[in-house]
Amino acid sequence: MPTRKPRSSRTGRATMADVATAAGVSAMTVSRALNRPDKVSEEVRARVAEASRRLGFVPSRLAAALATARSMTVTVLIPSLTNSVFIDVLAGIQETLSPHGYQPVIGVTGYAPEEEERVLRTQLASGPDGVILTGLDHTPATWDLLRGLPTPVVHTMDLARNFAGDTDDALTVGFSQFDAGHAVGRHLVERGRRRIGLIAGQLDPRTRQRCDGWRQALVEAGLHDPALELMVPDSTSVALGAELLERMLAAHPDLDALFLCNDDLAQGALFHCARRGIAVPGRLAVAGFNDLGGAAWTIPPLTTVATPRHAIGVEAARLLLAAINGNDNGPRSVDLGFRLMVRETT
Amino acid sequence: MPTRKPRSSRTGRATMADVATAAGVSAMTVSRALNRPDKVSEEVRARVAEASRRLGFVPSRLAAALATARSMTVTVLIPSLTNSVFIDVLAGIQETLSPHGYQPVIGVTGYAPEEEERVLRTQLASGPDGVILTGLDHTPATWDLLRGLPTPVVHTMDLARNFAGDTDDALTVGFSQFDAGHAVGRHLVERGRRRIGLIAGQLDPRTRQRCDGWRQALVEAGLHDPALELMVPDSTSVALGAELLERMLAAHPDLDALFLCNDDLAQGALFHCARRGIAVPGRLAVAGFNDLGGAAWTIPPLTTVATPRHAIGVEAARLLLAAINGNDNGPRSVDLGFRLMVRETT
DNA sequence: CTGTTAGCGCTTTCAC
DNA sequence: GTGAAAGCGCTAACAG
Repeated sequence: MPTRKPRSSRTGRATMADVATAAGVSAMTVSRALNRPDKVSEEVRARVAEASRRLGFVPSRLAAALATARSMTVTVLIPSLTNSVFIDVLAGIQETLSPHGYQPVIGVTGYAPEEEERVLRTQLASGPDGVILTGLDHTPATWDLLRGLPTPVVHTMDLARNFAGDTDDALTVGFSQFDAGHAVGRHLVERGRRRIGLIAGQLDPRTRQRCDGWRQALVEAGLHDPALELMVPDSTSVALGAELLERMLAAHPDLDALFLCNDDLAQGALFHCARRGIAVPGRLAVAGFNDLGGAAWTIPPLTTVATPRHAIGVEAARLLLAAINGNDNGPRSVDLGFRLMVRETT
Repeated sequence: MPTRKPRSSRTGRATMADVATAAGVSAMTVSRALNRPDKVSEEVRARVAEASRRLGFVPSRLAAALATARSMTVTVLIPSLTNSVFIDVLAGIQETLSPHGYQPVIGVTGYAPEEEERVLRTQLASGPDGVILTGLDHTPATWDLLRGLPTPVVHTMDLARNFAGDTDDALTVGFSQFDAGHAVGRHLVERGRRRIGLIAGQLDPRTRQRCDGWRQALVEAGLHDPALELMVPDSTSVALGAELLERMLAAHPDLDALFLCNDDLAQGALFHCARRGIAVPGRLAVAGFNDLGGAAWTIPPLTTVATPRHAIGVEAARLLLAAINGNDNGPRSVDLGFRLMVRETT
């Protein structure tokens, strides 16, 4: 009598036991044949492979995770999905983790430390083998959670040495937002500008650090005027950049240079200038931040700061993988730097 | 003698059993107190909550998933992380799933059906409660896998009725790429253009359908010239748009209108025109596709097609949730349409 | 309302 | 090289 496929599982899927029966071996041998082929005889391996294919066997990673206490997932917390900055980081993470069999699992925090804490808490329930967070500004409870983890944690986009609080000797991968802002400020000063303004939105800690750096550079040059700072909490966009520039110009017609904390704002500013016939850089110099896709293609091409977003993702994942594998002797903090891209708007 | 926290778990974390002991109840009661509070006495609930908090208990979703056969995850397969089109869809999915406790788990397919099949296979191992895919162009083996699933599947960005192959009465959410392309073609014709060209990159099935629609419109008007089609496999970018337009203009100086299958290409084309002093729309009309962030802010503002990417994500997730909850009586195919955004480049 | 029993599907450990 | 037993941490199903 022909053997029927015995689908024992509740889910209707074949289990290892099913494959075992079909192959005439024990479940344990199936497990070995699939995971450590070298630990099993050539012949058995073939039989198991055949049975496995015939039954359309898909091993349950859930069960494996429970048994081994390794989920093969990595929790990745980012502030927003619609900000391409974090998507670039995520892409780097995913490309690096994936070949090693690890699955990034995304959590979106909406730029709010409390939400980050909540999301982290729920994600920890699925027992990730590692955690990658954005920034170092977490709630005390979040730090507690992280401290209690048996798995490694990497913080991105910032560096421990630039952080005011206690970072517990955390693993960090990023660059100095402060230095980057400072570089822009100095560049504008060196171009001979005297009335240098600042427009910023989405005031997360990293944006603030950039602004701090810029301010410091102006103070050093004796050129800082607080009235020329326009900082709003709204999320950045092309439209917002145009609008804020209009506002600033109305109040300070003598403005001759401007740092906008993100390229989309800068693009909006350039658009406003084009419409109003304001010469760039003749009358107004404009600098952005991040070197997003279109920055080299604005008219005129935008001076901005290129940030190593993708590389940060790659490096964060590498550090995490190393830590997961017990390599604790690597660097604890990786500074990937930034590059001031001087183009034609300054 | 003071009771020590008995951390029985291998992972060093407290288990339900630990909490149970600490609260003086059974593990089952802890489970109920946490998941169905109404099924438990006020007093016990409080005791469990207290013990749970004191031990820093984080329930293992893995174990729960294994026991209930519900992982509370949804596999989401997209071609690319760096194409904002899919990120917008993803954001819609994530926002909709998240409040219901479902975790989207992303897989990246690189626009390759074979890779999609591979990624899907590995993801199925973690027993998702649903699957959301991009497009309807899957390998036969992928269709087999999907058919065999006990969980619902939703296909996005396309509509079953527009698909050439057999779709198994699949759930689909999207819009007609063909009609959208057709609308652009007709619009250009109606603007009185005679030498209407096409530039396309990233030739996935959806791009091809858009091109087909455009071509159809020109054929209908008796204006189609195959020589004016420039289709390349490269992924789209601003730089590519500029380059391809230059090439096309060299070969066909009489070109008077152009459809570019993605806004970044169109932006590059506009840039090239600005640099070469080609009047838009005077000498050359330009239309893009997708209405990405900057499209309204190019100079002049770009005519393009607004696609409901976010809404597609939201609706796909809704349909999936309904199906997971056994509501099979809703629509099987949702057409979210598109809007031709006529601005100043045509 | 609460507890007991059994088991999800896999892997660890130890025999053989 | 292979198998049997036990258990990962939770919950379904039943009993009380």
